[in-house]
Amino acid sequence: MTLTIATWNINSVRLREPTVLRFLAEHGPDVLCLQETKSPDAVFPHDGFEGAGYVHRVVRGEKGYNGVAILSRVPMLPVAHHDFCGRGDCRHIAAQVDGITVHNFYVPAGGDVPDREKNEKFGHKLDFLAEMRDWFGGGDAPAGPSILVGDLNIAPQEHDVWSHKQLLKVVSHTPIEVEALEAVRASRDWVDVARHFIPLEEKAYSWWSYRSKDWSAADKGRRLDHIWVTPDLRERLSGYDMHRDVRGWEKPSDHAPVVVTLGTT
DNA sequence: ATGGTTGGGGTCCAA
Repeated sequence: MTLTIATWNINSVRLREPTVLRFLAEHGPDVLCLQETKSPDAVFPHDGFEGAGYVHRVVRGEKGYNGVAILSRVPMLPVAHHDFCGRGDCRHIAAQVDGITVHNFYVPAGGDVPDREKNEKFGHKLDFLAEMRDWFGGGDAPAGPSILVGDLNIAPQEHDVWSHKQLLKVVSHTPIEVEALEAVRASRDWVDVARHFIPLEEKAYSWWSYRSKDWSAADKGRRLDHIWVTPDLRERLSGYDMHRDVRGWEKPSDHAPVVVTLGTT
């Protein structure tokens, strides 16, 4: 069987529910991982997704900030989440689908100043990444075939941003963040699915700021949203799509959904 | 070097 898994920072699931439903209707991934749902669990908009056939759902939200959820139309079992940095933030949730553990992450954005001495949020981001590295590198994370998706808030490669030179000191593309993300990737030898399919010298973005009159023409994007798989799934990788057009829908999120397709073994 | 927009909750914070 094939399995399609999508990830999307939705920037308020309640405001964007119709947008998510449209995406599900048009593209129908088996599994959709959402970040920045900004919705407490008690008021998560379950009914619409239930009606669309996504009858399996795990959600972890809080009021106003953060929030992650996984919707699935195929059987899914919850997996214990981990509270990175011990703050009680809703930035990680996990579930098992078809024998594969799916980790859905919302990594802290890190504020504006890339210096942990001057900006606590940047320190939080680096600490969060270090804990991800240690958690996956140690014995506590679930073993076996795994997929890690989410808004990792870092664009690691030169062509993951519109201008490598101009963004070297901008949070999301600084060398210290890129190094920290690479350490997470190396912790389980994760495969970056986007770059498995797209040559390193080709620009690839999943996010465009709201603060631009014409985001598409300016095209000052960054690839902040990622899909990684453990090496045992590499042979099943059969497709990858970045749905840039969705960024142009009415009342859009500033992130576009990205999707991986796994083929039969 | 600056300002630009959006969302949530409530008159400001995070992205």
